[in-house]
Amino acid sequence: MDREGYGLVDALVQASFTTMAVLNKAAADHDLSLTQLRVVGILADRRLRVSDLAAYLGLEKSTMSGLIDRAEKRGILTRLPSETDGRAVDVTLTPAGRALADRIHARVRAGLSPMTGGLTAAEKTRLRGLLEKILMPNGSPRLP
Amino acid sequence: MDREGYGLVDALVQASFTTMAVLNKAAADHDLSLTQLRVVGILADRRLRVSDLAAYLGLEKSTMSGLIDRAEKRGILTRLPSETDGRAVDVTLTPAGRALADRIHARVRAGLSPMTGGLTAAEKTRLRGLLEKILMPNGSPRLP
DNA sequence: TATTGTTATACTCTATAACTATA
DNA sequence: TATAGTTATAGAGTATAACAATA
Repeated sequence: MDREGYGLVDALVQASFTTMAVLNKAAADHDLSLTQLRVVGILADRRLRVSDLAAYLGLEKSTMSGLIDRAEKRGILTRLPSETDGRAVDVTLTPAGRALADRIHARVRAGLSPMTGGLTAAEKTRLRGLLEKILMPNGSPRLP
Repeated sequence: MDREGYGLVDALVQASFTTMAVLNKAAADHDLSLTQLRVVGILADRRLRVSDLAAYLGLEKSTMSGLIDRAEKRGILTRLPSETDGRAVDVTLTPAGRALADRIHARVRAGLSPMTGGLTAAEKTRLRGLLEKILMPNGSPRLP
């Protein structure tokens, strides 16, 4: 059987769990859940509608409402009426939210450095290329 | 600045989220959460104490109790008294749980194949090697 | 005394269903 | 009629604190 593919799947799953543990820690350091961390990361350079966020994250709109409620209450983001659709609501980071996004990004890079730091520059380039190749542009949810 | 390392971190995070989405879907197909899926996967070929499971997953013992309660109620696993420590409780999969573990493993492989399938055999080998290299044997929780 | 595990409590995450307002 | 978003409800995941039993 495909012994080679087997080992790859295991390595990919293992590396993903390890990466997620780092992200989780980074989020917890800022009193955020992993999902909140994602929302902040996505909104760092975008303004999106509630339904777009939900679709990209694979969550129900009602779940999104709750997440936004709690983040808004903490001053991380704000709701704005869409300028083109009377039914829609846009979400953007507040200045405080943008500052938080910067801190988180730095924190994630630092947290991941023990993993990536052992690679040579050539290996980093090769790994990045291979990871981008398996990201399958079709099939995953896209941002508008 | 380290422009190269930056792209790698992003690719790693992105690939991890995509992988997690696949695992989540596989778990949902069997009415499991991601954490339950991990528990089943870990116990597939091991018998562990509650506290070892909690430590490896980075969860509190009380959280572990709840997870085990629900899985036990569904007939996936069972609690057994430790043979060496009167305070400890071992956890193992039931035959039904082991069958479930097999189905999940196949399901995960199938779910991930669109990602890994685009690589040549040589690329798979290279990617697996690089992923294993960043798994940093020190720093992550270990199984006993 | 320290460790193992459970229980009680509280909060977040998540989905489903029912609803309002707009397209 | 269909879509965008909210609210109500319920269950799972999670942590903290208090506890019983064993080491």
